[in-house]
Amino acid sequence: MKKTVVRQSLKDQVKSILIDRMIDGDLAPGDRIKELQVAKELGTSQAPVREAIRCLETLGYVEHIPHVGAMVKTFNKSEIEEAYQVREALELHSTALIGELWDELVEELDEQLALMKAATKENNARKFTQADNQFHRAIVASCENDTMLSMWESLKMQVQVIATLVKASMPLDKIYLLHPPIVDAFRSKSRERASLLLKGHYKILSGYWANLK
Amino acid sequence: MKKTVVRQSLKDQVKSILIDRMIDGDLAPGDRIKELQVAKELGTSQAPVREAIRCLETLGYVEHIPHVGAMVKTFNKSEIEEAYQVREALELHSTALIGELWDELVEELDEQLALMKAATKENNARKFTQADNQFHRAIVASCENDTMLSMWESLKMQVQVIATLVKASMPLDKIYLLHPPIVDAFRSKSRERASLLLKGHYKILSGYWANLK
DNA sequence: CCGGTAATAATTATCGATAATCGAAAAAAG
DNA sequence: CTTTTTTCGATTATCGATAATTATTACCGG
Repeated sequence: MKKTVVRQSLKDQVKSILIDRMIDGDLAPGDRIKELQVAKELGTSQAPVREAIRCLETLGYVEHIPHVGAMVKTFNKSEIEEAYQVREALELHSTALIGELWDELVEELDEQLALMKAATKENNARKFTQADNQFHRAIVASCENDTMLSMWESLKMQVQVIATLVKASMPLDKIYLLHPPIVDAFRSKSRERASLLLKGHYKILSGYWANLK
Repeated sequence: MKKTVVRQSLKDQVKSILIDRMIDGDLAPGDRIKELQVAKELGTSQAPVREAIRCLETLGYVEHIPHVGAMVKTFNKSEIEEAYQVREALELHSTALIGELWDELVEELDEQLALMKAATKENNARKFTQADNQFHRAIVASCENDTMLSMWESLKMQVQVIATLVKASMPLDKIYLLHPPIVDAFRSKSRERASLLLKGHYKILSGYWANLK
């Protein structure tokens, strides 16, 4: 029984809080992040806030101009498209690399599929998006390459943007229907079929962001 | 004619210096990065050093333990293999995405191929590795996806490690020979052939790091 | 009223001091 | 002599003050 006390530095706490705010929409794209204001709100000094912002900047979630400050990154259409292309590359290659985890993957995919189905019935885009992300994450995780997975995860802000913008008009039922065949392909351990279906999924998705402003 | 004075913050300078040291080998994997020592050496205070370290940590080049400090990341065999798999994923997908830049790509590939050939004759592994990196970078750059390119580039430390470890025993002539067919495939605008040859290239490379340690 | 300049306010960037924590060394106990 | 506990030194983490920079506001002249 090792230590049970969990210690978290102020900078890490600030970082997490800021990321949560971005994901929740409390910090919107383009919003300024004022160091002293954040420090005051969170009851800390400027330095840990600056350090947290350095992390966010390096992750690409924040744009920083020297002596002007940091703003929540506004991803334009092209950047979002780029992120989805990278995501696709990682998922397809993960499909090519899967070693032993087919059954575990299928189990997870089934689980998320059920959550997506339920979200479709409730017309709950937020829940749908969450399950959809877990679905895709499971594919990348199944190739047991942590570098691949953490890279895939670092794109979460771009993915969040499209989820927010397209939320109102997203045809959940149609997107849902793209997924069961993918699960079946993984169930059959058919890399080629799974790849083909994933490509098709992404092609249809790219139709949605093509309609973005 | 806009401003010609280039201003660079201390934290950015510290970051660049530390990265250069890592690439040059002056900072080796496992080395401690002591904040006050670096600050003293570089004539600054602790804060910009800490900020620079936060960036390096987020990039994955440095491992940080709270209250213990930062060390240059030591990539183990598995992590290097992972990085090369991600690199392969990005290059293959870039090959699938190339739009208009075939001729520019081929021109750049020819150029780097010539540098690689010269480096082989001189048995200069450092020059060879540099040209080899530029070769692969050009492929990723040709799909005009900045997100893809910056992710590919963020793997440079892992690539640097293998270049250093394998340097003495790397059969430059054999690795060189993998490249001209790739260039020809791109010259013919054959995505499938280029992909196949790139896969082959990576398969042979994976033989080298399998022999590590 | 408009444009240019100067002053000011807000915020960022860095400094240097102090507090907190870990690991190493020294001391104590068995 | 070995193990455990305590102390100390080195280093990290944060604080709060000061310096530096940009954007905004105010003022003046044409």
